[in-house]
Amino acid sequence: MRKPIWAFDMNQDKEVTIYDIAARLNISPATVSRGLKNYRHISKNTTKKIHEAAKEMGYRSNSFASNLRTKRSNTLGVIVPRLNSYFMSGVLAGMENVAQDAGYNLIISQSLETLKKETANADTMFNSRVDGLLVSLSYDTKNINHLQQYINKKVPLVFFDRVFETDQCTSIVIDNVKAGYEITKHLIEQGCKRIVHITAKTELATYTDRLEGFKQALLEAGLPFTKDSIINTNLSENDGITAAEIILKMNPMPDAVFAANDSAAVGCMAKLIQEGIKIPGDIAVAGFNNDPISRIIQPNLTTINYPAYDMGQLAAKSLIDHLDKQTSIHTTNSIILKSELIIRASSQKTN
Amino acid sequence: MRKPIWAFDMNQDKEVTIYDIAARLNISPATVSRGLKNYRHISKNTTKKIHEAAKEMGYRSNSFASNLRTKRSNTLGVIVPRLNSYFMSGVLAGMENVAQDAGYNLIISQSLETLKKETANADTMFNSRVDGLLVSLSYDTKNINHLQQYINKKVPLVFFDRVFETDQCTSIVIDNVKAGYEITKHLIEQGCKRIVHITAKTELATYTDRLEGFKQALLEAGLPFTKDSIINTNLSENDGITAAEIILKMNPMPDAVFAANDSAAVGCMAKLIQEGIKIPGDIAVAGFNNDPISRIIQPNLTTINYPAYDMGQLAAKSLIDHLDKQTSIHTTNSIILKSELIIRASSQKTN
DNA sequence: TCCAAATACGTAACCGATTGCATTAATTTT
DNA sequence: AAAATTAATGCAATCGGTTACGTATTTGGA
Repeated sequence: MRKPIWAFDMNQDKEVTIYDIAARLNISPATVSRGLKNYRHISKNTTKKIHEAAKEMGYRSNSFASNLRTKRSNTLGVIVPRLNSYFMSGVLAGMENVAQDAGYNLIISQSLETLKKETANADTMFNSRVDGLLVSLSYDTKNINHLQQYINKKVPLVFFDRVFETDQCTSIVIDNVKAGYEITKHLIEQGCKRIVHITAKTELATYTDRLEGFKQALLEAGLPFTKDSIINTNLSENDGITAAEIILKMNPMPDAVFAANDSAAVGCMAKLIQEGIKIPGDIAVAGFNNDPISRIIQPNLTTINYPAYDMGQLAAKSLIDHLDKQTSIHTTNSIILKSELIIRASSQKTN
Repeated sequence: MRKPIWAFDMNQDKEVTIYDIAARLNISPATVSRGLKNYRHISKNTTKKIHEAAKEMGYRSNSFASNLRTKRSNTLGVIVPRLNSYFMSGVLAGMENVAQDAGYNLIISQSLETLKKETANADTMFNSRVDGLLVSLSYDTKNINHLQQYINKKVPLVFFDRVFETDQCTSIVIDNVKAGYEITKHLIEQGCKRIVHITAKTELATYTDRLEGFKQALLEAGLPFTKDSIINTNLSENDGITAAEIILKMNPMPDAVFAANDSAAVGCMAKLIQEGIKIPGDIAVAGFNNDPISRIIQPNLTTINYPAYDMGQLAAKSLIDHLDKQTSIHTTNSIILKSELIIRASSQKTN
């Protein structure tokens, strides 16, 4: 009993290498290597034959060998606080899109808002030699010591959304001050005078900027800003409930709430409604991010639209540009995307 | 002007290799390699010196070289339909946890519910030589031809949540038939007689099983199952709204809705409430997954608790076990996790 | 005391693609 | 027609760890 014909092709244990292709075509491995990458110094004819043979023989490039030689992994690391948000999913889709096209892989991990895990992830990725890193920082993060190794070895680093101010890296953000200002101003225009801001327990500019915009709008309108004007939380849906409980105990009760994300806004709204508060009648509510839930919840939630997909694309593109043209241009230090106020029922007191 | 002392250490362009360490300690690279991995045949003393030198010199292992030699990437691929769900975030956290500990990296990508992207991602990962693949299938996927290459080359493949029935791979699931049966039975026990099931336009067992459980419960209670008993959607929040619109036009209107996930349930509920329907008075609603929103929305949503983190851990552990003991045991073909009915206000007609 | 086994380490051949530097052949220029 | 380009390909070193096999030294047992 002899082997079936296809036994040669189906041999699962032997990987086909450029040497095998070279042997079959009676040319050198160097030519095969070049042919596979369509070097122009290899004749059209040879190149074609190489590709055909490669396909027939089931060749796949050994990235390990290639990486070793070129010292590049064609892999980008991505560290985000959490994956479970519509926003982040959009950002990652945008990144994947760009990365795919440029031939890069993505290693993604979540810090779960802790510096410890962020550090661990950064270390792992550094050791697996990612070509670049895309980071959105955790609440915990107050400096970038754990990322210093990247800067030292000149592995490009791009921050997005939750950024750290340093001229060593590029940042992709929206104008959080402006967004915070506009949404607060909108609430004030609705006649609200006692506005509370639910923000994050963190020093990240993303949130301090929104707070800053909030303050500016209050100041401009001659409204007071006191310690009761802000509620520090972790911005989860549950934190929104907790915030609502605090609000319910305030005397006088606020007439508007601006939460730094939609999750907290939604949690807060639900609790307030449950307790018989009318929205926007008694209290107007606004969120941030334009999650799908903001269009579902009743009343629909006023919020800020955040260009997630674009931000992902831009961040990835910016990083890859840095990698491709080795020029270590620190030209683009900060890219600011447009955000947009979306006014819905939850904040409209007038009609 | 001479170089500062630290110039040697700070040289960013030269990576330290085991050869450098070997030279410094006057031993062979082989010993260094072994020492770094704490081989027992290397003396305690030498091992210690090696580790010290490695640390001092800022050595980091070159995974490319290691991968090339060992033919392993220490990387697992993960393909999921979407990242933006609480469930998936939990699954991935569980996977990361296990993978970290076992020294594996995770390459994560989303198929966005299309076979096309799922295929592209699977191909990319195959070419970057992941050691194993964890997959939750897209709605589109009807077979696993695009994953056949993994099976051929004996790269282990583990399905979770959205699985494909084949004895070539392990699957991690919950008992969807049972869960669907129990939640439907619960609705029936509340006195509901015209129950509609919002499900996914797909042939995936995950959803056909829930439907099957739904049918069983109806059958058992002597309730009719007709084409109007199911609404096929993509289970997004918006699809929930669309489903609600269909429900509102039904005559007689259903007295209960069982949606195959919480997003759709929430969308549906919101629309129904908006149209003046009382929940659970007029229509009882149940979802699936126990997303945080289910505890926020008013009334709170009855749902099925899904052990996301556990599922992720188990899936990763199962895969890594396969990899570690090369034994290609097909012992565990299917692991079934416990799910749990969580009864909340949205379905409680009686008190 | 002598041999066997254990211990500790070195040698060198891989793994597979890349690329600077030839070399040879074909074309063009002068 | 000789010289100078240009095109097409080969040679061989290189990237840095891993590991089968070999050697030297020490320990243990009879």
